Amino acid sequence: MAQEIRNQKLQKISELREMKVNPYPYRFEKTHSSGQIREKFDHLNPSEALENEKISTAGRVMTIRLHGRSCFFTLKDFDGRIQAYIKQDSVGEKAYEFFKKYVDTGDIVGIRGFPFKSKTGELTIFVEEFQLLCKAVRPLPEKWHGLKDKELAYRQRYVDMIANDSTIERFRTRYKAMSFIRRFLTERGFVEVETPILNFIPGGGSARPFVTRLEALDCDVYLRIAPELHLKRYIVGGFEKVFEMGKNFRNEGISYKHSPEFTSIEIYQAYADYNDMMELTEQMISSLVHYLFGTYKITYQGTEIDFTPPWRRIRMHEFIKEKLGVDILEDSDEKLYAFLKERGIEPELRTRGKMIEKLWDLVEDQIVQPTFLMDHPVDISPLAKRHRQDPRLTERFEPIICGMELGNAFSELNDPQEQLERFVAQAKLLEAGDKEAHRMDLDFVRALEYGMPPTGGLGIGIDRLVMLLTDSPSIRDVIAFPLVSQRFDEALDEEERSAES
RNA sequence: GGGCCGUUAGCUCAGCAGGUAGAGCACCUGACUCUUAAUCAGGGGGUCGCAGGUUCGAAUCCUGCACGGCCCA
Repeated sequence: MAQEIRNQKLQKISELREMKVNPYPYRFEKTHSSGQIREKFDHLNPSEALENEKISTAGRVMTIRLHGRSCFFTLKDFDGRIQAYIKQDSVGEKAYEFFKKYVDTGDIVGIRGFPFKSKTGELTIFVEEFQLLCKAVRPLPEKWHGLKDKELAYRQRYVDMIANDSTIERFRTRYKAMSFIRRFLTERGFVEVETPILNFIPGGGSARPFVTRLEALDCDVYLRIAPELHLKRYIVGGFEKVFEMGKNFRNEGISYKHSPEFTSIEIYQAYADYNDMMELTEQMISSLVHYLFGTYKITYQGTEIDFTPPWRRIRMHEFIKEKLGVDILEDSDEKLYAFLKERGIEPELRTRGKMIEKLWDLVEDQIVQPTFLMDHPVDISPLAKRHRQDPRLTERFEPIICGMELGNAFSELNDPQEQLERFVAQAKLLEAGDKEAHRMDLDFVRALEYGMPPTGGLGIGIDRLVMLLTDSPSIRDVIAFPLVSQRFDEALDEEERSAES
């Protein structure tokens, strides 16, 4: 069995227990993180020491460089890495021998001592005391190359985080972005609310839902595909500025920009229209970029993206006409179909909406810099208010960056009669076999009948936004524990069985 | 769904004129009190993704399956 290293470490653990040393103690007083140490003491000159500045820190041992009676090692914590120096003279022979024998890379230790800079200028903690805080049983991945195997990184993200500093940094950026957005909205009077994830009618988007079983009521329920219709019910009820950040579920394909389980934020503002929401989007996203990077320009997969507001605005039908020469407003269904057919594209259904979506797919890639794609046709926008100047269009926009739809927004349709008609039109599509058609939701129509003020609504895909912010090529890179096919792992299974016995 | 590529030690990778496995890191033993991929000497560790087939002989060739990656729909 390829368990040699693990057995050696288990052996050390039983030796520790025999010595009455707990390999898994209860707490440690950590006064400084590695980042705080760097911030506070980075000004030291090479070889300078602050012997009276007693501090303590803790983290995972990443590397050990042993030189007989002294040793350098590196600790990693949430903030990064910090070097430590231990020698026999300072901790005594017994403690030093213990360190040499029982502390391995991968273990978690706490140290107390003072800061100094080595001859070569690296900030280091001079160890006067240390405590083993957790003995690791499994070895760390290769210290130089880290963990390269993407499958392992997805399946055992904790190892990826330990081994690859950029991974922990990426998820820190995700956290920073999410908390910035919450702060940004809260400061502007928005209220964070919650809506159900278990839905009887999955609404607010065009997508196949997940079905699950509600035993208590003996019926099927759906996981939400979007929180939209419930958030608008908040507006009907009297909330004026709300948002919700959370998971949505869509039972569809997995790709570099699609995950069945993804995070979005939806924002609704009473008495606002889609122009207001465009301004909000621009401000929120570009100030987020500036907050994170100190500039409006970032690089995504080798392309410079400039978030400086205002963003370019283009109308969907004009853009498609310019790029493809077809007019999704004027041209007949037959003409659109013929155009697609010529290019070997067959829409799942020969509805106008599906054909428009296919045409858009052909040109989506051509938008790289932050752009508002505006005024989508009514056919593909069942929840958006009709355009005030052109009834064939809606007041809708999608922010597009690097060919990715980053979100979706409209002047919300609040006319209950028209909403009902749109639902009826969608119901026909559903009947015709369009699994993504919007479901009829009569309670939502009833809510609108009580009256919803004019409202602007906006949804942003958090994962895709974080992809851009972290220069990640795949949505899986920004989801800490992405969905990966289950695999029967014989080796793991065997280990677990032997562990149980 | 289709195409291409990958799966060898805990990790990163070699090995493919078919002749029963190799390096570095990690681990163990020893030397070394300012190193940073520390260094030096020695050692242990593998059902070569799974299942078939061809062959005297398969990590290597063929087929199927699983899982993953990239590209296309």
